[in-house]
Amino acid sequence: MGVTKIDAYSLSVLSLSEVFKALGHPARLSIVSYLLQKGTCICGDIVDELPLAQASISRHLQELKNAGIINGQISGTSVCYCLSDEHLETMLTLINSIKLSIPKTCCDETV
Amino acid sequence: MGVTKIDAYSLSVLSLSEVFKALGHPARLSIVSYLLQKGTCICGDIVDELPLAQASISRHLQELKNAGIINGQISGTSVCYCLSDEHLETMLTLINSIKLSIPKTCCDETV
DNA sequence: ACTATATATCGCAATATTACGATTAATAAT
DNA sequence: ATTATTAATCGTAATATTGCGATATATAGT
Repeated sequence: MGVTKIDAYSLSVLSLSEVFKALGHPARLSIVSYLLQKGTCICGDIVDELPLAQASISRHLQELKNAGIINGQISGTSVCYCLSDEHLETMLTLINSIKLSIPKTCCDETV
Repeated sequence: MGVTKIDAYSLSVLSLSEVFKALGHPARLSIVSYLLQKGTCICGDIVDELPLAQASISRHLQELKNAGIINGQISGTSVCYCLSDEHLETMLTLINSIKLSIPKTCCDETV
């Protein structure tokens, strides 16, 4: 994140921005999209799906897990990942709030 | 974004991940939060609110604008920013889809 | 015990992000 | 015309992210 002054923000802002950040990478969004279609995945499924090395996919899965977007369950030699609902409500609330707060007569022209 | 292989993803995934990425920084999320409370802002308002230099705030505002999250309208020597609804529906759809697709009996244990 | 399978982690290089001071640009006020 | 005021942009340093190969760990099958 560059040299971000993280001590300048509230914990709730920091934690919510982490969730958005986790979805803010095309590989991770693709993983979420895969889970929406298939329900679950193991690391190897995504390795077959995206042109990234296994190590890279594993790192992205960890980041999604750290952000509370997916859960992982050990199953034999593999790990079964699926979507989690942690933080989703918070994100929905924020985005809905933005939607509701947009007035019709402000900033019609852009700069 | 490091050495991301952007040519490996569809345009829709790339564009949506850009929107999430824009909200994935505490300063930019704070700006959105300010706009939710006040409706509009000029750059100087945020300079008073966050412990960042004017140049840094201006850059964050540009990134929010590039992502289609805010609009800016020139008003005298200042620029009036407000929330936009571009992309919000897409984000809502995605997050709602995640919410709906979460099964109750998968990945109860985490790894 | 040995081998195969699956995932996570380490170390590194390339690139992106963040933040700042200094400068520029553009309008407003005197 | 000159001077404020406001915001955007440039150049740069510090730090974070991304991706890879190599390696480690851990379970399953023979």
